[in-house]
Amino acid sequence: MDLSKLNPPQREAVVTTEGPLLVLAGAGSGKTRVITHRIVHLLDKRPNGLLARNILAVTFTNKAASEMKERLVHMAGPRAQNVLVCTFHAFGAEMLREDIYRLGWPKKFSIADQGDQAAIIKRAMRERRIDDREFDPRKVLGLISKAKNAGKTPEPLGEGLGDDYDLIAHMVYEAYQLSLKAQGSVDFDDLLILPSRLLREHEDLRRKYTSRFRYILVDEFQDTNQAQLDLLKLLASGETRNVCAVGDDDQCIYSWRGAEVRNILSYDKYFPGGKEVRLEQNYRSTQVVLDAANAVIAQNPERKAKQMWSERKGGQRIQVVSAPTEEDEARYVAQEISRLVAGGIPPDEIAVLYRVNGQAHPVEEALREKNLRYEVLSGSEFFDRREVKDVVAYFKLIANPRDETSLLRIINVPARGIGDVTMERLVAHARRDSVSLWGAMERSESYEDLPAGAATKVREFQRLVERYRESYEHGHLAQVTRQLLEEIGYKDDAKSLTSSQASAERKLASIDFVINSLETFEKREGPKASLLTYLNRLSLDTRQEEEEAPGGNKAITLMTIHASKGLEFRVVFFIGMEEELMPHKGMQGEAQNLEEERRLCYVGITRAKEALYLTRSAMRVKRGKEVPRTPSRFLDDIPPELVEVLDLDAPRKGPPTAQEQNFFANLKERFKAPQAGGGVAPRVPGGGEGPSGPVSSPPGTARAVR
DNA sequence: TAAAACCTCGTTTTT
DNA sequence: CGAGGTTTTA
Repeated sequence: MDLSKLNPPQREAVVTTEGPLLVLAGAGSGKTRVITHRIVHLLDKRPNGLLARNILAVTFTNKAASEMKERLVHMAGPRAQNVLVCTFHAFGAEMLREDIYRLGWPKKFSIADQGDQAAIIKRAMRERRIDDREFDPRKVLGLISKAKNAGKTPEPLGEGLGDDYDLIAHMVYEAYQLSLKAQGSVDFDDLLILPSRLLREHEDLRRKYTSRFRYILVDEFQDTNQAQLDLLKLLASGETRNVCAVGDDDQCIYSWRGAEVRNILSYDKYFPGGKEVRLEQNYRSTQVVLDAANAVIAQNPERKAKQMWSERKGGQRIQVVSAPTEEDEARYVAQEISRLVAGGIPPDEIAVLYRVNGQAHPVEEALREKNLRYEVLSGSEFFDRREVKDVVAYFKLIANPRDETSLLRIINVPARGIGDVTMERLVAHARRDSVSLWGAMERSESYEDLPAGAATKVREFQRLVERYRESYEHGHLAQVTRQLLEEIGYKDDAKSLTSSQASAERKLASIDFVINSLETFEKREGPKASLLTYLNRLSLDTRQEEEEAPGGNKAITLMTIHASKGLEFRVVFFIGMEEELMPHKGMQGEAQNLEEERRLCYVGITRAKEALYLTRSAMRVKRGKEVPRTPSRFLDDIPPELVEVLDLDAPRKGPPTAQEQNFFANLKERFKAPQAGGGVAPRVPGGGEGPSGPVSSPPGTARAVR
């Protein structure tokens, strides 16, 4: 492998193989390159007879993991196949799959998603006579999750009870935990906590894992939480402490999910005696983009100061655009994109970024109007659809009969005459006899308070589930599922429950999508495919299967800033640069985390390679009412000489002088501005009515990209 | 028990 | 405005 193509700090990060190493990798500094080179370097050098299987690389998302694996195999050939590349959660799940029985869970455990978790909390609250309308179960869940991640067991949570929510969380914590276990389920936090427990409590396991993983790499270290750090420390507690953490404290954007910037800021405390390398050369963006990003992030007090620089001097100035309304903003973006695409920018080099998913809608509409292909990368929206959840609940119940949450969800879907009353009674029996709900159902006939008809229906349902459990063992997953849905008449039921034709079709499409994804999974996994492995994959990796673009059509990407982490685009539209949106005003009551919002802004800006648009609107319709909007405070941090302002409202009202003055002022500024090398030509206000006919770019910037 | 009318409330961000 | 859930009614 050729190390000469790396810059000196990069090379140092690659060849410093022994002992703890912290790589502070600023945005666009070739972080992924360093990680892959480091792994290949290890494989080449084979210190102490090291094998690929002795290396563990942990990434933040599954997507990042599979991409990294691909790159490794591409660079180092098949010998890289045995390097384990996965997320912390997937790693934990894998550990638990083998040894969770040692902690008292059934071997075939299932993973509870947020919906399941919320349902369990809700149930626990009701049993304690706590009104789940007055107190949001998801908020309670958040507190419990926080406590779990901080390593607190149900007992010590009682200290320093603050408000009602703390009290409720305390009251419900233990019940939640027990209920989860009784159902043979674990939640996402358990995927990190239970493996740590296994390592702590079982000497043989600790030996097994620490001797296997002699070189550990962690990417996106700034977004690790307490539980992940604990697990990492345990994995590195053997003879070797070769932990290489790569990250950027300025890009910590998941503290709402428990990420601790502290992990990276105090790395030396957790892994003493290590080295620290800083990667400060940016290979991605122009200096203009970088200067703007630096100016924004510089306002944050607690950080490891980095001075990012780029060889791409100058660059296209940043377009700061204000529109009268949200629709105008969207139309401007679409108009501008269509112009850029016509000018030769590939659509997949353009991204529209926003703070919250809801902001995508107007843009989608505007893009459709212009017949521009786009793709919305929205997290788990698909798996949140009711039909999908229902079908998945059938899977979960069939794979794990103890899964009470799934059972209660679908016992009467489609309606089969088993109502709430029946189920409540059965739950009561189950609790009293300390058996699972499924077990209580098996005894339905013996309960006095159940009408014979109800008992019959319950038993019938159980036979159905058991029959299919058998079928899934032997048959094709997708095929059996089709049969199951046919038998229970799910599709007809979904259709009849809906009013409009369109939404009925959407529902049927989601169901087909599940079956298709099942089919794809089966094809890929071969004989290893089972309902349980499918479910595990599903809950860990919410990625939708890549849709093959017909005709290799490239699409514009729409996504949240969170989803854009690690990606880069030649042109970025960062929309909604307004107070309360960027920075986002947190949930009422909770104070917003301004530093994190600033980092978010920084991450968004640094996605841009050549051109950056920061757009906002002066008015937004909220709950049917028009609300005036204030420009984001982050805009004020960007030095004016980097910026070109465009007000889409200006041409409409008043004499054109102000706007024209602005125009000429801009023109003058532009001649002074550092000259771009192959930038993207922005459009300049034409004085027409909003986005309309094309206007030729003024001199100085009219240099379209190839 | 199931369908119809009727409120309510408003989504950060995702493994 | 519209989805989601809850209460009311047949």
